[in-house]
Amino acid sequence: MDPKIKHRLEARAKIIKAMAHPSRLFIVDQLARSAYCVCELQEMIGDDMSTISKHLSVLKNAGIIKDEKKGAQVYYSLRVPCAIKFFDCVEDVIKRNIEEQKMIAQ
Amino acid sequence: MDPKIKHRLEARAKIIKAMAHPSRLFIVDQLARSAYCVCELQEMIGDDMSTISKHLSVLKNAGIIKDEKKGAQVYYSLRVPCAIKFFDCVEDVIKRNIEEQKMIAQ
DNA sequence: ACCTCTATTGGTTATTTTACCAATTCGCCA
DNA sequence: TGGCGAATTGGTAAAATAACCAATAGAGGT
Repeated sequence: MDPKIKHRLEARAKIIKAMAHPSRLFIVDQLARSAYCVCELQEMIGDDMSTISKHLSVLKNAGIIKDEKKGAQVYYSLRVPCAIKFFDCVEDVIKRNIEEQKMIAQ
Repeated sequence: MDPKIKHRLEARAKIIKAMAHPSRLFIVDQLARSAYCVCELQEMIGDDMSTISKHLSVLKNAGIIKDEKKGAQVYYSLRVPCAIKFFDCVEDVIKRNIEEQKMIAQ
């Protein structure tokens, strides 16, 4: 494979990979509505705070979210509004999968 | 976290995870244009055929692509047209990341 | 200055993913 | 029916990911 194309694919994969985790999807979904600090997200998700912090760093490193310090807290927000559009398509796939399941079950 | 929400997030993550690999992104991109058999994709990507076959099974298992036997060959095609829309948003993120890189470099 | 609350980082372990090779299955044709 | 090409499956080793705990860093208040 052409190394230039390969490099582009890797860049794309990095961004998609950053979203490819239940907690990180949840975070993106929440940040699409409003900014939250780490401890708020931690309370919603329930995992250890260090785990949440690492998820946030993955998303930030991919350029999907941004952070802003406010005193002791760090508030995160969505950097790219279109990130939510992912969900529309994903839901399409899920719907289709469920429909097909029903078809087979008949 | 509410188990119902958790389950939905896992379902979404599975689909996104299926896309989160350079070769699989390439495959989706190609199949968006036309159907291809495994050996054609293998030639384009260059990895072992068993590797390609496993990538295809991941995508198929997620409901993103479908397969159709034609004699000895198996042709794969996109099952969900919107899968390409992923790329638009991903490209947005990449563009922004590059812009920011330039800003910082100044 | 000290304590506390918030967040990140380092370290460890368990799990998952990936890629290759080898073996097997399946269809086709001589 | 024997062999060939296409594809999948099983096995294995290396690498990446994820979650926790512990330790550290910073800000704010007392």
